Amino acid sequence: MPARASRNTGGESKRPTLATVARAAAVSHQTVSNVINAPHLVRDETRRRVEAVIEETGYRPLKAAQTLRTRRSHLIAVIIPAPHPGRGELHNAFLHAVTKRAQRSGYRVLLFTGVSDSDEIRAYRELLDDYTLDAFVLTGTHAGDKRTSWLYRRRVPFVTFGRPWGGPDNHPWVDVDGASGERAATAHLIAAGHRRIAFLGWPKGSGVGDDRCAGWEAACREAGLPTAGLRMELQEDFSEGRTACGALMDSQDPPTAFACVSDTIALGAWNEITARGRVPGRDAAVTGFDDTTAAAVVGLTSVAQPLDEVADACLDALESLLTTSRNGRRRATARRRVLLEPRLVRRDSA
Amino acid sequence: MPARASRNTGGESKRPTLATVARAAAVSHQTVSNVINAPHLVRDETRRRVEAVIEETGYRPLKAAQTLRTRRSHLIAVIIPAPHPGRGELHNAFLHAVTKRAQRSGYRVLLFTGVSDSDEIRAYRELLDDYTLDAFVLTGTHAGDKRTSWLYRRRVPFVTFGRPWGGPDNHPWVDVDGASGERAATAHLIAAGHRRIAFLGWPKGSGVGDDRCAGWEAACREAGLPTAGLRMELQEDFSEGRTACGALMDSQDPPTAFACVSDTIALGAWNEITARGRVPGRDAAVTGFDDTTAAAVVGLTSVAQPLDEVADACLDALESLLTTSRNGRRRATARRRVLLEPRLVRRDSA
DNA sequence: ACGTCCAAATAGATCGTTAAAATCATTGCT
DNA sequence: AGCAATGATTTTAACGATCTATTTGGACGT
Repeated sequence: MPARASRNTGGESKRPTLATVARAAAVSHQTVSNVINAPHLVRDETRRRVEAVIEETGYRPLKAAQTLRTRRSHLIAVIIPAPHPGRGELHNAFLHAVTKRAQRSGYRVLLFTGVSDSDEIRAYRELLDDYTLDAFVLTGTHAGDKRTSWLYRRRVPFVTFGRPWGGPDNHPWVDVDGASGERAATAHLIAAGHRRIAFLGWPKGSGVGDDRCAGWEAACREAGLPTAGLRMELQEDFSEGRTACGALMDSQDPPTAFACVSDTIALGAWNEITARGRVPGRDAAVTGFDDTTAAAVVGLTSVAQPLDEVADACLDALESLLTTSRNGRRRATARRRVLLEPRLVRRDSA
Repeated sequence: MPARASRNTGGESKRPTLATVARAAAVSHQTVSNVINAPHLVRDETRRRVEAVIEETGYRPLKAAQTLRTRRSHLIAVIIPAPHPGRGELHNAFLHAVTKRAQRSGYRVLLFTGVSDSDEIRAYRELLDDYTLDAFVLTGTHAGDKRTSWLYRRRVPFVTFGRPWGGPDNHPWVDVDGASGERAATAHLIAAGHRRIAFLGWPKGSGVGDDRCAGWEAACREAGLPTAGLRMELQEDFSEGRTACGALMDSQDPPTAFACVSDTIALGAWNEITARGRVPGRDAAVTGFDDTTAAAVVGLTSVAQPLDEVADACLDALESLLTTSRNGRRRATARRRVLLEPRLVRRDSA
């Protein structure tokens, strides 16, 4: 009858829990919890005693239990887009920067894929429902983006790498000033003496593409240079860049420089120039955008995006959203709209 | 006094739980659980009724609660290495492939960073302790890898993209046959008529590098071609490739072809050849490894790794580890050692 | 009629944490 | 002394699943 109740004695090597620590420190488990989450509620002496036991046992709270109770997982979802030639590198660097910065704030990055907006939204729902995700980082925003409105409607904390581009500006975003970057690149070409500068861009209607184009246009206008008939609309494709460059060089009043909307297209132009036995930078100048390894390899002048800063700003914004939505203490409200300056990397091609 | 106890009536829009579903289907919560996890225990009619309610309410089990109880998070950790020129693209593609494949099996990918083996191990511990991670995918295995032994000792399920390279072969791994790839590239050079083929490789001692070198050596030996004095040991760096290529071309018995251990080095060689006014592929041949965008852009023949297959094999292995460790039903044991064939992508440079 | 066996379903305990309420001790004030 | 206000700590209840019994109700054999 005196059924000596389960006494968990002996050298137990199991994971320490709040209860374990509490027993060892001769306090209640809640006091231990308070030491961690609300130290001001605990007497100094007690706190020190508990902290010592925590240190000694190596106790760490179990995320699953915390999440169940608090509805916060300390997980942030970031999409990993399908590999596209020339873009993988950029995204990898961004992911790394985000992961590193998130880690510093006690968050982890969860990856997911999705081929379309609606596909991605399906993923959001699953991630929110199943994994209790805290926030999202979106990339590749575009006009009429269904994802941002969906998330906004559900009051899900999120930030985008990319401006709303005409959509409602009701969420924090971080972006790189493409116009400024392209303007710098164009100004660099002008300073090198070029007077007829083509812009190899994407079809009108893409926010990013039009923005960069505007930079080229502004630089030319300010210097009193022509732009008419010098803007080409191409797909993001190496051979399109090459063809367009060739066509322009064969025209009757050929440009001497090519400011390009991306490295991929710029490399196409670079290749065409080289194939004609000309030397990029001496006979014809080219600039790209994104500062990829390929650009570095062939010596292509390009505009580099400050990805570490972008990641930092993204997580600043998220932290701000996440902390203010629960308690009102930390009101270190981060800027909701961040536009960062890119950097021109000069190489042989211009 | 008859305090009509909390009756959660009315249009409650809260997340459905097991209890909600159970009430609606007029069964116990455990029966609902059984419908999901052990349908054979439930009578057909009951099962259908419960399934209907699940469908209707959109019920989905909460991961945090499952994890707390079962000690499985359905989370797989993959490292994201610090961006290194020329490697980011490869890793991005791998990450994407892993994420996609994991999603199909009900798993999610968690990212983490770490600059050294010991740093990474610290991260393992945190991830395991805090987030109850199910498994790890490691990349960049090397001789004397502390990470694999640490994980093995703790019986943590993991798979590596990369062979143990001399370390204990006690864990599942997936790799691409570098020797075979380099042999194919070299054979291609030989078929094109080259009789003196240099190998621009990494310093001896790296498993991956030596493996690829062995492929070049074998191909040369079989064709009766010389290798003595033709192997260079370089750092993974563009300019090193360029310098080495130039030095060899200036030697008294210069090679006509350069089989390179990586695209980065190959692009260096390619650049040196171009800079001398020669045309790669016509005057001197070059091959690389990894089929990066940069290689595609300049027309560099390269060896492509089948990353989708690698990811698939990695997750097959993990699934096998994760299912057999709990229940013995699914014994569809995946191969523990998978060596995949790379593919030679022929372009202008060779 | 009675016990046995099996399938189907249920009840209750449990995982580790935090939130809210209750207890206990101390201090301050009139 | 009495009694409120404050502080420190403990107790009790969730959170939403799964796991481990235990109960229920037929079918069956003797």
